[in-house]
Amino acid sequence: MAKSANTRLAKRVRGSRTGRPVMALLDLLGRRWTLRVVWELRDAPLTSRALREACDDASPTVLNERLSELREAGLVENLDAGGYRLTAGGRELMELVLPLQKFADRWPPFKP
Amino acid sequence: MAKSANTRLAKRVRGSRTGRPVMALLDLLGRRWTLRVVWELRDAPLTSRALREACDDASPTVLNERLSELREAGLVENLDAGGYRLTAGGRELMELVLPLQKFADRWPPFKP
DNA sequence: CATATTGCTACAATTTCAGTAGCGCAAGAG
DNA sequence: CTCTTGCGCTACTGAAATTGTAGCAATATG
Repeated sequence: MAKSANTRLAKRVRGSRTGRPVMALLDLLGRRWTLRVVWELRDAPLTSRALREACDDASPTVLNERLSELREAGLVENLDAGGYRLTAGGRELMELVLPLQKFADRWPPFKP
Repeated sequence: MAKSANTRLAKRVRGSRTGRPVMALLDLLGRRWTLRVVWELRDAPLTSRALREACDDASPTVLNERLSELREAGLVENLDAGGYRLTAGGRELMELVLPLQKFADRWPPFKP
């Protein structure tokens, strides 16, 4: 299953055809709403609609595409009871994303 | 200077109009090639063309736009001698991005 | 002057995204 | 059963972003 996910993912990787894993990740995270989705799922699972609200009412079209990609990458999973949550790997990635908040809060150009 | 950069940046922030700094950052990093540019500048400054090559010959149109945004955000600067490099803040951000490599290398769906 | 390199721009073709509407399904209420 | 509600998800059109290619002006170098 990881293998098929891998195969599919490789086909989707844009901008980087080197096959280096980090490039695939940078490319995935460089698509609109991807980082935001991981961010919004940091605390608890969310239903697709709650997630949409959390993401400033992003269009369901893209959101669903991002969720598919993230599921394919094994970072997000669909709960049987409904809703999405981060997998173990997704949470691992989230731990790397969380520190961005401190950085943003301290970096003057990002302050409101 | 930080103030004008802030003003301009706020206007450019898409998808998030909450004014929360981290959202502005997630949005900036969620544009194509942004993360990649930071990644490619991690070790040494690069000329615009060297950067373009490093980024799988991405179109100069987008690269230039991303570089403008990154300069505006004070994360990248233009060297007098030519070329681009990370600012102090850019390097700080880079430190948060570097661990993604380890994650990608260990996460099966990203392995080639 | 000839040549090469740099940062950067123009422009058409293509891809992606936004915004809105609504489907089919399942669960609960009456 | 019928009605309602909320779920995941899709369709569709117009707008925006990205790609790919070509080339400019400025600067340096021979």
